[in-house]
Amino acid sequence: MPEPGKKSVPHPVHQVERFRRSRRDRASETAQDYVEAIAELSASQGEARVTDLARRLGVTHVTVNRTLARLQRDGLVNTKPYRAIFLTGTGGKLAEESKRRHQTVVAFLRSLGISEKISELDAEGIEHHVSPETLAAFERRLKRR
Amino acid sequence: MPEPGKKSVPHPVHQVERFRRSRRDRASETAQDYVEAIAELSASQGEARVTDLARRLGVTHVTVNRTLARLQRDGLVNTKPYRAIFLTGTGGKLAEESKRRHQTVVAFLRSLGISEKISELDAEGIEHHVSPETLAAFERRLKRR
DNA sequence: TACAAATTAAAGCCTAGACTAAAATTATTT
DNA sequence: AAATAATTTTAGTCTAGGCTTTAATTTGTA
Repeated sequence: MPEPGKKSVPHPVHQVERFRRSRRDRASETAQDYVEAIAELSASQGEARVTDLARRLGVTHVTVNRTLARLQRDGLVNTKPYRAIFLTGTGGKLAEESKRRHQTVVAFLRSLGISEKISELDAEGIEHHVSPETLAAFERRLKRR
Repeated sequence: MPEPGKKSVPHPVHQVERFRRSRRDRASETAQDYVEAIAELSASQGEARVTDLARRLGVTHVTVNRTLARLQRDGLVNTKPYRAIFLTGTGGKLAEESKRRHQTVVAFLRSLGISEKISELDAEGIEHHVSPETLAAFERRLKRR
Protein backbone atom coordinates (compact mmCIF):
# COMPACT_ATOMS: atom_id res chain seq x y z
CA MET A 1 0.00 0.00 0.00
CA PRO A 2 1.25 3.44 -0.89
CA GLU A 3 1.60 5.42 2.31
CA PRO A 4 0.36 8.99 2.26
CA GLY A 5 3.55 10.41 3.72
CA LYS A 6 5.80 9.44 0.85
CA LYS A 7 5.26 10.78 -2.62
CA SER A 8 2.55 8.52 -3.90
CA VAL A 9 3.19 6.28 -6.85
CA PRO A 10 2.82 8.26 -10.06
CA HIS A 11 2.33 5.50 -12.56
CA PRO A 12 -1.05 4.60 -14.04
CA VAL A 13 -2.86 1.94 -12.13
CA HIS A 14 -3.25 -0.37 -15.07
CA GLN A 15 0.32 -0.30 -16.25
CA VAL A 16 0.77 -3.64 -14.60
CA GLU A 17 -1.67 -5.06 -17.10
CA ARG A 18 0.68 -4.24 -19.94
CA PHE A 19 3.33 -6.53 -18.57
CA ARG A 20 0.92 -9.22 -17.53
CA ARG A 21 -0.57 -9.47 -20.97
CA SER A 22 2.76 -9.32 -22.68
CA ARG A 23 3.94 -12.25 -20.62
CA ARG A 24 0.77 -14.18 -21.29
CA ASP A 25 1.16 -13.64 -25.02
CA ARG A 26 4.67 -14.92 -24.90
CA ALA A 27 3.49 -18.22 -23.49
CA SER A 28 1.28 -18.93 -26.48
CA GLU A 29 3.78 -17.91 -29.11
CA THR A 30 5.34 -21.31 -29.32
CA ALA A 31 1.99 -22.97 -29.68
CA GLN A 32 1.06 -20.67 -32.53
CA ASP A 33 4.33 -21.17 -34.33
CA TYR A 34 3.92 -24.90 -34.09
CA VAL A 35 0.35 -25.17 -35.28
CA GLU A 36 1.09 -22.80 -38.12
CA ALA A 37 4.07 -24.85 -39.20
CA ILE A 38 2.09 -28.06 -38.93
CA ALA A 39 -0.70 -26.65 -41.06
CA GLU A 40 1.73 -25.49 -43.72
CA LEU A 41 3.62 -28.75 -43.83
CA SER A 42 0.42 -30.73 -44.01
CA ALA A 43 -0.71 -28.62 -46.93
CA SER A 44 2.55 -28.68 -48.83
CA GLN A 45 3.89 -32.13 -48.00
CA GLY A 46 0.74 -34.03 -47.27
CA GLU A 47 1.87 -34.59 -43.72
CA ALA A 48 3.83 -33.01 -40.92
CA ARG A 49 6.60 -34.98 -39.34
CA VAL A 50 8.78 -34.21 -36.36
CA THR A 51 11.96 -33.85 -38.36
CA ASP A 52 10.43 -31.39 -40.79
CA LEU A 53 9.09 -29.30 -37.95
CA ALA A 54 12.48 -29.26 -36.31
CA ARG A 55 14.14 -28.08 -39.49
CA ARG A 56 11.55 -25.42 -40.07
CA LEU A 57 11.51 -24.10 -36.53
CA GLY A 58 15.23 -24.22 -36.04
CA VAL A 59 15.26 -26.49 -33.02
CA THR A 60 16.23 -30.10 -32.49
CA HIS A 61 13.78 -32.88 -33.08
CA VAL A 62 13.92 -33.65 -29.41
CA THR A 63 12.61 -30.23 -28.54
CA VAL A 64 9.84 -30.63 -31.08
CA ASN A 65 8.88 -33.89 -29.52
CA ARG A 66 8.55 -32.47 -26.06
CA THR A 67 6.67 -29.45 -27.26
CA LEU A 68 4.26 -31.63 -29.18
CA ALA A 69 3.52 -33.50 -25.99
CA ARG A 70 2.48 -30.21 -24.42
CA LEU A 71 0.38 -29.26 -27.41
CA GLN A 72 -1.34 -32.59 -27.27
CA ARG A 73 -1.96 -32.17 -23.58
CA ASP A 74 -3.51 -28.79 -24.38
CA GLY A 75 -5.73 -30.26 -27.06
CA LEU A 76 -4.16 -28.61 -30.09
CA VAL A 77 -2.69 -31.63 -31.86
CA ASN A 78 -3.11 -35.35 -32.15
CA THR A 79 -0.08 -37.53 -32.49
CA LYS A 80 0.58 -41.21 -32.36
CA PRO A 81 4.05 -42.66 -32.17
CA TYR A 82 5.74 -42.92 -35.56
CA ARG A 83 2.85 -41.28 -37.27
CA ALA A 84 2.27 -37.89 -38.78
CA ILE A 85 0.99 -35.04 -36.65
CA PHE A 86 -2.55 -33.75 -37.01
CA LEU A 87 -4.17 -30.62 -35.76
CA THR A 88 -7.34 -30.89 -33.74
CA GLY A 89 -10.25 -28.64 -34.55
CA THR A 90 -9.03 -26.15 -32.01
CA GLY A 91 -5.50 -26.41 -33.31
CA GLY A 92 -6.65 -25.89 -36.87
CA LYS A 93 -8.57 -22.80 -35.94
CA LEU A 94 -5.61 -21.39 -34.08
CA ALA A 95 -3.42 -22.09 -37.09
CA GLU A 96 -5.74 -20.24 -39.41
CA GLU A 97 -6.04 -17.25 -37.17
CA SER A 98 -2.28 -17.13 -36.74
CA LYS A 99 -1.70 -17.37 -40.43
CA ARG A 100 -4.14 -14.63 -41.20
CA ARG A 101 -2.61 -12.40 -38.54
CA HIS A 102 0.84 -13.10 -39.85
CA GLN A 103 -0.11 -12.26 -43.40
CA THR A 104 -1.82 -9.08 -42.38
CA VAL A 105 1.13 -7.90 -40.35
CA VAL A 106 3.54 -8.66 -43.15
CA ALA A 107 1.39 -6.91 -45.72
CA PHE A 108 1.05 -3.93 -43.46
CA LEU A 109 4.78 -3.62 -42.91
CA ARG A 110 5.37 -4.02 -46.63
CA SER A 111 2.95 -1.17 -47.24
CA LEU A 112 5.16 1.05 -45.11
CA GLY A 113 8.00 0.45 -47.50
CA ILE A 114 9.78 -2.13 -45.41
CA SER A 115 11.58 -4.86 -47.31
CA GLU A 116 10.16 -8.32 -47.65
CA LYS A 117 12.86 -9.83 -45.55
CA ILE A 118 12.63 -7.41 -42.67
CA SER A 119 8.85 -7.54 -42.81
CA GLU A 120 8.93 -11.26 -42.37
CA LEU A 121 11.42 -11.10 -39.55
CA ASP A 122 9.61 -8.41 -37.62
CA ALA A 123 6.18 -9.86 -38.24
CA GLU A 124 7.19 -13.10 -36.60
CA GLY A 125 7.74 -11.30 -33.34
CA ILE A 126 5.04 -8.68 -33.68
CA GLU A 127 2.11 -10.81 -34.75
CA HIS A 128 1.74 -12.43 -31.39
CA HIS A 129 1.12 -9.13 -29.69
CA VAL A 130 -1.36 -7.53 -32.03
CA SER A 131 -4.82 -7.17 -30.55
CA PRO A 132 -7.93 -7.55 -32.70
CA GLU A 133 -8.35 -3.79 -32.65
CA THR A 134 -4.89 -3.16 -33.96
CA LEU A 135 -5.20 -5.90 -36.53
CA ALA A 136 -8.40 -4.29 -37.73
CA ALA A 137 -6.63 -0.95 -37.99
CA PHE A 138 -3.92 -2.57 -40.08
CA GLU A 139 -6.52 -4.03 -42.39
CA ARG A 140 -8.30 -0.72 -42.69
CA ARG A 141 -5.09 0.91 -43.78
CA LEU A 142 -4.34 -1.79 -46.29
CA LYS A 143 -7.76 -1.51 -47.87
CA ARG A 144 -7.72 2.22 -48.30
CA ARG A 145 -4.87 2.65 -50.75
CA MET B 1 19.20 -33.29 -46.45
CA PRO B 2 16.33 -32.93 -48.85
CA GLU B 3 16.46 -35.90 -51.19
CA PRO B 4 15.76 -35.23 -54.84
CA GLY B 5 13.11 -37.93 -55.06
CA LYS B 6 10.69 -36.37 -52.66
CA LYS B 7 9.16 -32.99 -53.36
CA SER B 8 11.80 -30.69 -52.01
CA VAL B 9 11.02 -28.46 -49.07
CA PRO B 10 9.12 -25.43 -50.32
CA HIS B 11 9.80 -23.00 -47.54
CA PRO B 12 12.34 -20.21 -47.83
CA VAL B 13 15.75 -21.15 -46.56
CA HIS B 14 15.89 -18.37 -44.04
CA GLN B 15 12.55 -18.91 -42.47
CA VAL B 16 14.33 -20.54 -39.60
CA GLU B 17 15.91 -17.21 -38.87
CA ARG B 18 12.53 -15.72 -38.13
CA PHE B 19 11.98 -18.06 -35.26
CA ARG B 20 15.52 -17.88 -34.02
CA ARG B 21 15.40 -14.12 -33.81
CA SER B 22 11.99 -14.08 -32.26
CA ARG B 23 13.21 -16.36 -29.51
CA ARG B 24 16.31 -14.29 -28.99
CA ASP B 25 14.24 -11.12 -28.70
CA ARG B 26 12.09 -12.74 -26.10
CA ALA B 27 15.09 -13.24 -23.87
CA SER B 28 15.86 -9.54 -23.74
CA GLU B 29 12.32 -8.36 -23.19
CA THR B 30 12.48 -8.78 -19.48
CA ALA B 31 15.75 -6.94 -19.28
CA GLN B 32 14.30 -4.02 -21.20
CA ASP B 33 11.19 -3.86 -19.10
CA TYR B 34 13.26 -3.85 -15.96
CA VAL B 35 15.76 -1.19 -16.93
CA GLU B 36 12.97 0.98 -18.21
CA ALA B 37 11.09 0.65 -14.95
CA ILE B 38 14.22 1.31 -12.93
CA ALA B 39 14.95 4.45 -14.91
CA GLU B 40 11.44 5.75 -14.44
CA LEU B 41 11.36 5.01 -10.75
CA SER B 42 14.74 6.59 -10.22
CA ALA B 43 13.55 9.71 -12.00
CA SER B 44 10.21 9.97 -10.23
CA GLN B 45 11.02 8.63 -6.78
CA GLY B 46 14.68 9.36 -6.49
CA GLU B 47 15.44 5.67 -6.21
CA ALA B 48 14.25 2.30 -7.41
CA ARG B 49 13.50 -0.32 -4.84
CA VAL B 50 12.60 -3.95 -5.17
CA THR B 51 9.08 -3.54 -3.88
CA ASP B 52 8.27 -0.69 -6.22
CA LEU B 53 9.56 -2.65 -9.17
CA ALA B 54 7.49 -5.63 -8.16
CA ARG B 55 4.36 -3.52 -7.94
CA ARG B 56 5.00 -1.89 -11.25
CA LEU B 57 5.88 -5.05 -13.14
CA GLY B 58 3.15 -7.13 -11.63
CA VAL B 59 5.34 -9.83 -10.14
CA THR B 60 6.40 -10.69 -6.61
CA HIS B 61 9.38 -9.02 -5.01
CA VAL B 62 11.11 -12.36 -4.99
CA THR B 63 10.92 -12.62 -8.73
CA VAL B 64 12.30 -9.13 -9.01
CA ASN B 65 15.18 -10.09 -6.80
CA ARG B 66 16.19 -13.05 -8.88
CA THR B 67 15.84 -11.15 -12.10
CA LEU B 68 17.97 -8.34 -10.74
CA ALA B 69 20.69 -10.84 -9.99
CA ARG B 70 20.69 -11.81 -13.65
CA LEU B 71 20.73 -8.21 -14.76
CA GLN B 72 23.65 -7.54 -12.49
CA ARG B 73 25.45 -10.56 -13.84
CA ASP B 74 24.86 -9.17 -17.32
CA GLY B 75 26.19 -5.78 -16.40
CA LEU B 76 22.98 -3.79 -16.64
CA VAL B 77 22.46 -2.85 -13.00
CA ASN B 78 24.37 -2.39 -9.80
CA THR B 79 22.85 -3.49 -6.55
CA LYS B 80 24.09 -3.98 -3.04
CA PRO B 81 22.12 -5.94 -0.46
CA TYR B 82 19.33 -3.91 1.08
CA ARG B 83 20.13 -0.91 -1.06
CA ALA B 84 18.53 0.91 -3.98
CA ILE B 85 19.14 -0.28 -7.51
CA PHE B 86 21.21 1.65 -10.02
CA LEU B 87 21.61 1.30 -13.73
CA THR B 88 25.07 0.92 -15.17
CA GLY B 89 26.05 2.91 -18.22
CA THR B 90 24.99 0.08 -20.44
CA GLY B 91 21.76 -0.31 -18.54
CA GLY B 92 21.00 3.36 -18.81
CA LYS B 93 21.54 3.36 -22.53
CA LEU B 94 19.32 0.35 -22.96
CA ALA B 95 16.64 2.05 -20.88
CA GLU B 96 16.72 5.14 -23.06
CA GLU B 97 16.55 3.20 -26.27
CA SER B 98 13.68 1.13 -24.94
CA LYS B 99 11.79 4.18 -23.84
CA ARG B 100 12.19 5.87 -27.17
CA ARG B 101 11.11 2.76 -29.01
CA HIS B 102 8.11 2.40 -26.75
CA GLN B 103 7.03 5.97 -27.29
CA THR B 104 7.41 5.71 -31.02
CA VAL B 105 5.36 2.54 -31.21
CA VAL B 106 2.61 4.00 -29.07
CA ALA B 107 2.51 7.19 -31.11
CA PHE B 108 2.39 5.22 -34.30
CA LEU B 109 -0.50 3.07 -33.13
CA ARG B 110 -2.32 6.15 -31.91
CA SER B 111 -1.89 7.66 -35.35
CA LEU B 112 -3.76 4.69 -36.80
CA GLY B 113 -6.74 5.60 -34.70
CA ILE B 114 -6.17 3.04 -31.99
CA SER B 115 -7.17 4.02 -28.48
CA GLU B 116 -4.64 5.09 -25.91
CA LYS B 117 -5.27 2.06 -23.79
CA ILE B 118 -4.99 -0.51 -26.55
CA SER B 119 -1.97 1.29 -27.96
CA GLU B 120 -0.20 1.00 -24.66
CA LEU B 121 -1.10 -2.65 -24.26
CA ASP B 122 -0.07 -3.66 -27.75
CA ALA B 123 3.05 -1.53 -27.75
CA GLU B 124 4.37 -3.34 -24.73
CA GLY B 125 4.46 -6.57 -26.67
CA ILE B 126 5.31 -5.15 -30.06
CA GLU B 127 8.16 -2.81 -29.17
CA HIS B 128 10.55 -5.61 -28.44
CA HIS B 129 10.28 -6.98 -31.94
CA VAL B 130 10.59 -3.85 -33.98
CA SER B 131 13.79 -3.65 -35.97
CA PRO B 132 15.57 -0.36 -36.53
CA GLU B 133 14.26 -0.33 -40.10
CA THR B 134 10.68 -0.69 -39.01
CA LEU B 135 11.10 1.83 -36.25
CA ALA B 136 12.44 4.26 -38.82
CA ALA B 137 9.45 3.60 -41.05
CA PHE B 138 7.13 4.34 -38.12
CA GLU B 139 8.92 7.60 -37.50
CA ARG B 140 8.76 8.54 -41.14
CA ARG B 141 5.03 8.05 -41.09
CA LEU B 142 4.60 10.06 -37.97
CA LYS B 143 6.56 12.97 -39.33
CA ARG B 144 4.72 13.23 -42.58
CA ARG B 145 1.28 14.16 -41.34
C1' DT C 1 14.88 -61.11 -45.52
C1' DA C 2 18.05 -58.70 -43.29
C1' DC C 3 20.56 -54.67 -42.44
C1' DA C 4 21.37 -49.79 -42.52
C1' DA C 5 19.37 -45.36 -42.29
C1' DA C 6 15.96 -42.52 -40.53
C1' DT C 7 12.79 -41.45 -37.16
C1' DT C 8 11.08 -41.25 -32.68
C1' DA C 9 11.48 -41.67 -27.80
C1' DA C 10 13.74 -41.57 -23.22
C1' DA C 11 16.82 -39.83 -19.78
C1' DG C 12 19.14 -36.23 -17.88
C1' DC C 13 20.89 -31.41 -17.75
C1' DC C 14 20.43 -26.22 -18.19
C1' DT C 15 18.34 -21.35 -17.98
C1' DA C 16 14.62 -18.04 -17.48
C1' DG C 17 11.02 -16.72 -14.99
C1' DA C 18 7.30 -17.44 -11.97
C1' DC C 19 5.66 -18.82 -7.03
C1' DT C 20 5.40 -19.48 -1.46
C1' DA C 21 7.36 -19.57 3.03
C1' DA C 22 10.61 -18.13 6.08
C1' DA C 23 14.83 -15.69 7.61
C1' DA C 24 17.56 -11.50 7.83
C1' DT C 25 18.03 -6.68 7.72
C1' DT C 26 16.59 -1.99 7.93
C1' DA C 27 13.29 1.55 9.21
C1' DT C 28 9.77 3.37 12.12
C1' DT C 29 7.15 4.14 16.11
C1' DT C 30 6.09 4.14 20.67
C1' DA D 1 16.03 1.62 23.14
C1' DA D 2 12.93 -1.93 22.30
C1' DA D 3 9.29 -3.54 19.79
C1' DT D 4 7.06 -3.67 15.59
C1' DA D 5 6.59 -3.01 10.75
C1' DA D 6 8.38 -3.04 6.24
C1' DT D 7 11.68 -4.51 3.06
C1' DT D 8 14.95 -7.53 1.15
C1' DT D 9 17.08 -11.87 0.73
C1' DT D 10 17.37 -16.97 0.90
C1' DA D 11 15.70 -21.53 0.19
C1' DG D 12 13.07 -24.54 -2.20
C1' DT D 13 9.49 -25.73 -5.91
C1' DC D 14 7.38 -25.49 -10.53
C1' DT D 15 6.77 -25.01 -15.80
C1' DA D 16 8.33 -23.89 -20.41
C1' DG D 17 11.57 -24.49 -23.61
C1' DG D 18 16.12 -25.28 -24.99
C1' DC D 19 20.18 -28.90 -25.33
C1' DT D 20 22.97 -33.70 -25.80
C1' DT D 21 23.42 -38.57 -25.52
C1' DT D 22 21.59 -42.99 -25.86
C1' DA D 23 18.09 -46.35 -26.95
C1' DA D 24 14.22 -48.16 -29.39
C1' DT D 25 11.36 -48.60 -33.39
C1' DT D 26 10.25 -48.19 -38.22
C1' DT D 27 11.16 -48.11 -42.90
C1' DG D 28 13.62 -48.46 -47.29
C1' DT D 29 16.64 -50.99 -49.89
C1' DA D 30 20.48 -54.17 -51.11
